[in-house]
Amino acid sequence: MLALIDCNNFFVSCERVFQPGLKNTPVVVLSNNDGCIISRSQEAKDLGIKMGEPLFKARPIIEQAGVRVFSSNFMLYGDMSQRVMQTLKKFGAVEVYSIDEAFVDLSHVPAANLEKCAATIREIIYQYLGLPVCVGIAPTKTLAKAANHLAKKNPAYNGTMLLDTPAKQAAARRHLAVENIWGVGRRYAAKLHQHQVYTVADLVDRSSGWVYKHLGGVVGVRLRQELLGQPCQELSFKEEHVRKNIACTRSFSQYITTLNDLQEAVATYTSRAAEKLRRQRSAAKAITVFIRTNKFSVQAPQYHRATTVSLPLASADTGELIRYALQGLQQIYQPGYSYKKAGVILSEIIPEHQVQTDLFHTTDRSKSQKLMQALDKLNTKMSKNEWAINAVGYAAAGIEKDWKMIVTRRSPRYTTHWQEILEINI
DNA sequence: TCTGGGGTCCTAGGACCC
DNA sequence: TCTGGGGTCCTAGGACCC
Repeated sequence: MLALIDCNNFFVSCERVFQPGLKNTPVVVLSNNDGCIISRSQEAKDLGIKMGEPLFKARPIIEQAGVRVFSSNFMLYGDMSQRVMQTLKKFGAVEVYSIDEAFVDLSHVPAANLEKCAATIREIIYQYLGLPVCVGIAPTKTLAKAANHLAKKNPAYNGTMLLDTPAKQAAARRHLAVENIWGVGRRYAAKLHQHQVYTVADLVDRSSGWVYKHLGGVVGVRLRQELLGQPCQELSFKEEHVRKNIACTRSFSQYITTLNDLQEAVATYTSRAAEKLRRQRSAAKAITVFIRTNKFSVQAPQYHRATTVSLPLASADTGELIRYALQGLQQIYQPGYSYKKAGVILSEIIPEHQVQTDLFHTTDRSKSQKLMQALDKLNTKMSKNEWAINAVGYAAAGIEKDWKMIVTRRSPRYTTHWQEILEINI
């Protein structure tokens, strides 16, 4: 058996931990640039505010109902997330699935104790961190996700749900709509409905062959097996899982038209991506750069282009990566457009110690490595701002950064910055 | 006026090899 | 007229997740 633990309304719940006055009142958290709503309290959901809705569209409801609005505070959420994961390790090996979700291996827990275990996990997380979570327990990941979903939707279950017996699993399959299953998105849901498949029970009644044909091949077949209680996805307990792609992409707060400003932005994003790359001790052999105009604008002429530059040798050197990124940018830049977004994606990532040299590249890489180490050390120690202003950086990334993000309503980074630590006035 | 960012996996089809 | 069989690698695109 394994458990899926999912924090309720995670970002909003993090804000509430440090501002208890936000409890029982509608609260939303915004995406970067204060653009969209990406987390909602139950009260906000009840008002009809939708996930991913642009702020300006929800503004009438927000003002009328006095909804509290926060810019995103990812330093805080990331730190709270780590504490949750750390706490979960008390109960078994943990697979961190996302910032607010984790699977926990409960194979060592006797069947008779599972119910109690689920309740304890909930209580401990709330006691230690003040965060509400739901717990779903089942023999497969997909069923554990389903159990968690049911726990969330039915207040009577007290935030926990066990699908430990075939009878309970069959009952759950009859109650669950296919569109609520992990791995079935909008497209597949519509397709399944066309074929009169509405519940999970309907789905597993179809043959594997049918599912293969209509649900993305082997992915669908595995999904079906998992829903029947036969595991197809193993838990994975890697401490720090190494990413295969590392991206840094942002919308600008205002339109950019000049190559120079785009160069600054691309250099800045490349620096960020390179930092992430070094943190997982990897090097990248390719870098993709893209720029685009505002895709929502109906009148403005549209332009969207990307290019991938291959490096002769995998690298984790910011300066080198910036050079290639700017080379790519040069190729795709077209004057005369108003750009709204740009980004870089590092790919073909390999462990840093596996970088192949060849006959023609005999440069001493240790110099670059030492420089990067010094850079990272200084920035970890001295940077004040989350990402735009490093203590030490490359001139190509610019200093003024007119295009940088708007963050107007971010709460303090209570747990990671001494200057922003919680103050209590009595 | 104002619309996020970061990931994963799989498949089909083309190009190429012997 | 009749035109094999088996394989790899790469890319684009589609689906999904949070």
